[in-house]
Amino acid sequence: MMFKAATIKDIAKALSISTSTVSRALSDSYEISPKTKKKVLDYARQINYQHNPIAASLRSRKSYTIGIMVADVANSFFSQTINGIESVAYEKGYNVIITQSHDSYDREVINIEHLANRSVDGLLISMSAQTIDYAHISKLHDQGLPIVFFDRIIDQIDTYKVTTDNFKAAFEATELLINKGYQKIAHLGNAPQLSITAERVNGYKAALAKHHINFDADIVKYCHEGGRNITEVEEAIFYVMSDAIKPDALFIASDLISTTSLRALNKIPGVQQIPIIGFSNSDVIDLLSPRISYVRQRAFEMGQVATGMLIQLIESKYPVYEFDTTLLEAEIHWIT
Amino acid sequence: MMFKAATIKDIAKALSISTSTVSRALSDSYEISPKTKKKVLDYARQINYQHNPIAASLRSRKSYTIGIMVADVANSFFSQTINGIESVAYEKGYNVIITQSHDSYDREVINIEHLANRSVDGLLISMSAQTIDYAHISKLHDQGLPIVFFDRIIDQIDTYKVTTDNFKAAFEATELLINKGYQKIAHLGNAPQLSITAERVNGYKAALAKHHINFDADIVKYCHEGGRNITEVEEAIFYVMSDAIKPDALFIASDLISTTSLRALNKIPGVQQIPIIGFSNSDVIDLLSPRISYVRQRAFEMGQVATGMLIQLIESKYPVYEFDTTLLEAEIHWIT
DNA sequence: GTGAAAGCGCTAACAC
DNA sequence: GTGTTAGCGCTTTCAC
Repeated sequence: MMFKAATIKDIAKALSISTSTVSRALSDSYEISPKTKKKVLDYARQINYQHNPIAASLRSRKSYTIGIMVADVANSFFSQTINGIESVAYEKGYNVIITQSHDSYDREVINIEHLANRSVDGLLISMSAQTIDYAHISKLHDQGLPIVFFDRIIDQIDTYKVTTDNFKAAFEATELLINKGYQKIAHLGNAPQLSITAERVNGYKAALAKHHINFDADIVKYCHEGGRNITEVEEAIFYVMSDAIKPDALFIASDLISTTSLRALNKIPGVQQIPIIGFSNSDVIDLLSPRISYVRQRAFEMGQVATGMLIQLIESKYPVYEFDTTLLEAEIHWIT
Repeated sequence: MMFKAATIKDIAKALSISTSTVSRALSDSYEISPKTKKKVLDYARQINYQHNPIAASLRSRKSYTIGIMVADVANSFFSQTINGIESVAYEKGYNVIITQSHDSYDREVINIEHLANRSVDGLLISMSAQTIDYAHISKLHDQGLPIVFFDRIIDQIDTYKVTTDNFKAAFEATELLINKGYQKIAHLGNAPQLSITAERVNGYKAALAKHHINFDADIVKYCHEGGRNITEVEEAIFYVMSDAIKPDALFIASDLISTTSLRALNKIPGVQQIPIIGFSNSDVIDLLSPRISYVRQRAFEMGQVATGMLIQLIESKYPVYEFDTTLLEAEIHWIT
């Protein structure tokens, strides 16, 4: 079944030179004379020599591969981030391996361990909604594996981080609703343990405070499974939209929760047309019914920035101890 | 920067046994006594030994990794397929590496080469819309690399394939429209070089023929960039919806083309509410406006089936020469 | 049931 | 500018 691929040994033998010369010629080393390089390159092409990065990385401890860990590639936000990651990774000669946690802690641990074992040079991580213990990441970080967090970041590990200015985005979204004349604004948050959840709630609270509106804990609901659990979202919506509460606007903290909410709202007779602002990077947001205003994150750019930082870490000759967290502005689209 | 991970050598030295014994104990070989196994396993856990699959695969020529090549993970159909792939891959001890062609031939070639170089044990491929030359795949196939095609398959390479029964699905979708009383049904197809495009057009034609409706080439438009090029889709829609043509129903062959078409239709004053059936695996299809009927493929299952076949190929002791193509039924959802 | 030894394909000191 | 040598960490005959 298995074929026998050509190796540098074959080239060395055929050309009566050493394997190290071949290796150096192939990597375009300055030590090798142009004619030797040409000879090697030509013969390599002729016998269809394929570089074996597995062997190379075993020896050089460098794989030119970046591991990505996201909740779900089906999520528009993440797929856009991934495209941003790929764009700078490929440009700098790195390849990427994508894995999904599906917001499961166990899956996150398995995937991260697998990525580390497959000797990625660095990790780009957006935390799963379920994760509250970070030992699996700390361990690798302590061992010196370069890691950059994006989107769902954590305080507990000191490294570069990139995320949206969620506080500001939530603040502005809420204030926009207030300025439009809405006072009783219900909020549906993501899983409470996520960084983005707290930041968004805080932005929401701050906007209320600025406009002297009392914060009412009763109209803030968290979806512990981040919208994956339809029942959870429906219950939140049905509760909030009940006669006893009746907010005059909705601020929703995630894509999945937004769409599930729309579906729930469509089920309630006579309750349509409540103004909604939701975080969303969906590319069909403009086609949804009921219409919904949205906060759009710069996902592609987030991927680019994170990858730039990671590669900088990977290629740094000296250990880095000073890190910062980049905040990206979100755009708010008001749909009437 | 780099840490020094524990190796089987460390274990062997500490326990005063040979590395081969450690290796065998770790892989639970029948040759090793239970107590030796226990000793090794315990010590390995104690020093946090991490298996190094890179080294293992260099030696054993087996990586337990499957490479996936899809057009775009942001596409619901593909992300669902990927989830299906992962579900059986993980269950059988394989890991997956996902890459995207973005429907670019060049990207497809680069990615497939990279996957092959990283010694994946096999490849799961859905062709890019742009590809018409298959040499990059044939080469690997000829070398004995197990490959299974799914969704967008090709005739030119003889191996296992899984796809939707696109002919039947298109036939039924078209016939449904006919049975509802629509006669002039325009069709928007995907890129012409894709297998799925021809199959769907043929199903469409067959349904027309069965009901004695003349096939009119003028109301069939192909989107060569599969909906990525908005202008292309808009032009097709505007052309088809012009007064000169005015079909009474639309049959659209892909998700992306469907949503872009909806957007284009929304731009045309007074032309709403033309019945549409589109291929779509979007999970917000029910929230779109205008409403749209849809053909849903069994994406998750397609991933599962393809992966099962691939692993069977990978683990086969003898070369396989007999292949078949599995056709999965699609479901049609009529939305009034 | 366990060990010795070879080697997967490559890179990187260190020679010269 | 090129060769020699020694592994990277693991598996796998072949011994015993």
